Amino acid sequence: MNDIRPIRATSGTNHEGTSAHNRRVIIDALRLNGALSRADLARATRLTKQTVSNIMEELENDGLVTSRETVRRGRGQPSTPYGLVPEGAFAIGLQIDRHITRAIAVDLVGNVLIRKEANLPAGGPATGTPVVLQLIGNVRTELRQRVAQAEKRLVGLGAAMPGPFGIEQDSADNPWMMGAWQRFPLLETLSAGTGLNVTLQNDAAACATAERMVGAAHGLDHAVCLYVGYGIGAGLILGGELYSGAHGNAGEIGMALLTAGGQQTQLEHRASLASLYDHLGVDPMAPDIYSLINDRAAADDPDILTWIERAAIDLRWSVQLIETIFDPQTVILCGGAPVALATRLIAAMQPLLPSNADRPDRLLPRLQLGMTDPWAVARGAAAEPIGHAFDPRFSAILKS
Amino acid sequence: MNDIRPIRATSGTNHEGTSAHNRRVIIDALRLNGALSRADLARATRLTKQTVSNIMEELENDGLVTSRETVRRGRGQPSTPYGLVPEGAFAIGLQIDRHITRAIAVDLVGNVLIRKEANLPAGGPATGTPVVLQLIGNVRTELRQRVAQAEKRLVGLGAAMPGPFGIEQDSADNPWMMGAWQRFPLLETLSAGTGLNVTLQNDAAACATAERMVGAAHGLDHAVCLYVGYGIGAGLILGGELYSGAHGNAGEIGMALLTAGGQQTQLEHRASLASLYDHLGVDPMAPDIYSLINDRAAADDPDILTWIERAAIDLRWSVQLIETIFDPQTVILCGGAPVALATRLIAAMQPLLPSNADRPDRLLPRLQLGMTDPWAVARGAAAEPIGHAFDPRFSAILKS
DNA sequence: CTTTTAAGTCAATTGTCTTGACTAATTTGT
DNA sequence: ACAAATTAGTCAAGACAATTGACTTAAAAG
Repeated sequence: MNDIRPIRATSGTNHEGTSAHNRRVIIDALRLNGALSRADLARATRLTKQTVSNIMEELENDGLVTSRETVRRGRGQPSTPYGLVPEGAFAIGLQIDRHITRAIAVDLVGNVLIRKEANLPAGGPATGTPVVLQLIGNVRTELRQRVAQAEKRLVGLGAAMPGPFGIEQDSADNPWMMGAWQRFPLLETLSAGTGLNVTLQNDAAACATAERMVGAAHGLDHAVCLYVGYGIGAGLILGGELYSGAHGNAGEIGMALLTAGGQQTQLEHRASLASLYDHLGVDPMAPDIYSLINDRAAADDPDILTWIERAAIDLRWSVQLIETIFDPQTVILCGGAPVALATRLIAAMQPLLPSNADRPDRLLPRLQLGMTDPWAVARGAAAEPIGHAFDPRFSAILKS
Repeated sequence: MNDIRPIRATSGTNHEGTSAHNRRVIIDALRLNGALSRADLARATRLTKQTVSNIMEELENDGLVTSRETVRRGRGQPSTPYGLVPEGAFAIGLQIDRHITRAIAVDLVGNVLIRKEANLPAGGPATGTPVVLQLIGNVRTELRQRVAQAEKRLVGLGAAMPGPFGIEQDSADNPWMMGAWQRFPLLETLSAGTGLNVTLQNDAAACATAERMVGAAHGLDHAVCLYVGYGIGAGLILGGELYSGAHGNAGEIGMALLTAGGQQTQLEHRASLASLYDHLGVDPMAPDIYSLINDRAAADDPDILTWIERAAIDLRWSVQLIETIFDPQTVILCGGAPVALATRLIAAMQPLLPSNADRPDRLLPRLQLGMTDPWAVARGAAAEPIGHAFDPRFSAILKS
């Protein structure tokens, strides 16, 4: 009689759902192809000219698109292309890493308007949270000063930090991780502290989001970003969407086990920047660590070359693994590694191991260089709320 | 002037699109929860009672659902549950393996009505295709005899065979693979030979489809099926859907490289049934190979135990890898391995390696036993067209 | 200078979901 | 026993967002 088993079902959809989907499809097409005319959009989205016209009028009123110069393309009336308005939406991106936190503000097309960083004191969230909130506040204030309407067009705050999330206590106290932060209810704290929509993802996923929106994975439906930062991870673009797994921990490839020198170890212990710092005996907290490593790499410092040689072996293996398991269109090396280091790593990884990715119909390189700058993670974090607000496949057709 | 760059965009949607989505959502909910009343469905799908009523009336007219006994649940008018009608749709599933081909007929809820198998002659597609088409023809004839209306409710033919597909020639002639079949235009041939809608996937993916529709992954959105058959693969249920990668080769974990005994080799060479046959020196073409292995495993044959011991090491590693990379809710061991062997393998794999899957909030076992019978792949192959048939509007398929 | 082609708009129509009032059937409370 | 409360389900009108086909505008081609 008291039958309260939960019923599981996907959400249905209604008119608003279709409309929202179509608006997102159009914004997505504009982001992907640049400015397009209404007729172009109608053909590309398979909607009618009329429907596209109606939606474009709305979007123009909402300040998300504007018309450009008319273009003559052969016979017929010239077309009027419409492009995205950068000031149509803003988002804040936040990165929390071991020793540092970074916050940026980006606009609808991914331009970075403001970037600020601060050192994170030892002591985890207890001492770190005020620093983080302060930093976000500073970015927000400056954004408000620079763009009058920014505040009301702020779609959210994207946060990124190293994973994994929600695993058992003991392994969370591994010194390679950030146990205290990972156990902390960051999402709720940031949400309460800023009043914004907040999303949280791991750093590799954030990089992948950035690559998809404005980088090497732009317009690709299947791409894996091999993230080499303080730790190692993979950001997964599968079927056109970021894939996060059941608990947000998909892609934690740094914890994959491999046998090296007769011993079983984790990839992270062999090829991350942490392992490089360790190898070089430098202090990861040094403020100019990025340029320091970059300079030494650019000068082909022998200690660095030794590490590269060793790391390349394991990264080559991991690229083969990624290709075998995910069958992506391309693999993108990205993350906080300085560009001089990253290019040398990619060179040292050649030739890649044979894999299923050796196809006669290949269009893209198997491995390419993506964004490698310290701000890539924050950019990706900021891209998340914008993508979420406008990506058709995401909140797509579902009701509410 | 002649600007013919292709424009990339997702398709928009319209009224028929919403309707199709809602019908599909309802059918999905009924499959997942069993019979439900209109009011239940309205709550679960967040559609209005009226909308659900309209759709249910259509589905009933299409012969896809029927009402059951009314149920009294406390106060208020008793509810009338509706359930799927097994005879609402049929599909044929086909498996092509190294030495054998199997075909089955299933209905809308996944019941297997007919199963037939045939040996595949050596010589690849040239000699094999007639055998396969004959087998399909036999199944179809018998289905027509058993169920009068089956033919017009036959939604398609799902085929499954070992991957990978479309890779370069040289590696396709590896004896562990089925080069000639993999290069053959199977899809087109089957389509022309049967006049049915045909889909093709690899065997691990087919198993995963079966597990999701009627097995251990039923109702799960994130699950990985570790397929142990003649070869090894992983079938990926990611975000509620089968993931196939950019070219249908995702999950080919058998080709992952691992170091064992100081040598680098492929997982497939260590833990597949092929490696077992090799270890035992038995002929994989023996007709009673399944029961033979099953009996020897059940009797704890020492040769088999040796192989299990060794294979378990590598499978334990691969489960940890899958958990680390995909973050699934559970991992399911499935495939053509005889059940006595599979249970012993699972036992030998305990304890599993520590991984991110060790969570305080775990509900499901990290590793469970799925379907292990020789027909699992064919069942999954058949499940694919049925799952697919409810994407476009079904009424259109039911014309005449 | 007429014809062809393409972009885009107008006004009417259609398909699908929502709304609010209604009926029906059952349990609960007095 | 009977009224009130509760839940399932229907009816008919309305709202929303797409489609359709005829029309206007503007350019190139013959």
